[in-house]
Amino acid sequence: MALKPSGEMYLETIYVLCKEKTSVRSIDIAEHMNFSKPSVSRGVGLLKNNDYISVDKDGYITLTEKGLAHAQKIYERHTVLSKAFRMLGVDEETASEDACKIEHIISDKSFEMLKKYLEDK
Amino acid sequence: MALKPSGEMYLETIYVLCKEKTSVRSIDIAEHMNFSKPSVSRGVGLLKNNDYISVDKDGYITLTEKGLAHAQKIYERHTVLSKAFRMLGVDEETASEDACKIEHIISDKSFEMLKKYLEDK
DNA sequence: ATAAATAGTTAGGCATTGCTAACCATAGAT
DNA sequence: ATCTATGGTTAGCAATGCCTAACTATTTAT
Repeated sequence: MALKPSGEMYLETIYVLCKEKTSVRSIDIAEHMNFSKPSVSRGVGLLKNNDYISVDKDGYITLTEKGLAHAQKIYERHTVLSKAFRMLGVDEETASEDACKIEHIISDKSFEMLKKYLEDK
Repeated sequence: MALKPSGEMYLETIYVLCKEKTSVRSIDIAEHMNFSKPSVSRGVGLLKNNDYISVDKDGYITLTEKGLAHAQKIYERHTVLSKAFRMLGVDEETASEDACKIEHIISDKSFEMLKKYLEDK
């Protein structure tokens, strides 16, 4: 099953937390996203069932190869979209919020064109 | 109650159909959006209950002042976003599809900055 | 050893938004 | 006059994705 926007957000959060901390558990995700524990529990369960992450017996989460690839893709979309809005003069917070919403729904085609456009700048 | 993405899509469709045809009914919306009649029936009912449209006894739909203002706002977002993607080299269809998704979720701030950027071009 | 804090799960709810099945009402055709 | 086509509604289902309440299990502190 393909990842839905919600699953992509959990995955991206795990990716970001992995870069910031030495270990990542569900509770860290819940605090970072400001979501309830049950919501995160289900989200993490879905990622695990679809082989995007591994969860060890103590609840420590690591990205699988597949999960890392997808997380990097979404993260790149976030950074490129954020940068685009920042270049238009949008404040950091708004740029990031809008990037968060758009990163899951923009087509590959449009994203690649935007990315190319910004590279030539 | 504020309009959700779905409601905005119905409203925008009504606006477009009003420009194309002399009259607009639910069935026209259903055909244009490729949605079922019951889905449109509910969507139209919500717009009516929230004073975005008026529906006469024969089912003919007109935008209220409030509805027109909101429809124009969304329509402008659609055209500006489409144009932005087209300028990046995205094909017409993809540009329009992505505009459709983004027009409901982008912040006013980011949209205004994008619009201003394109005006100076 | 027991109490409390921490982490996670289960169960169930609610909003949004699409669908089908089945029905009602009106209007046009034979 | 009756049949049929057209337009619309009602009822109920499904997916997505958040929530609270309440439970379990483990670990820490007294």
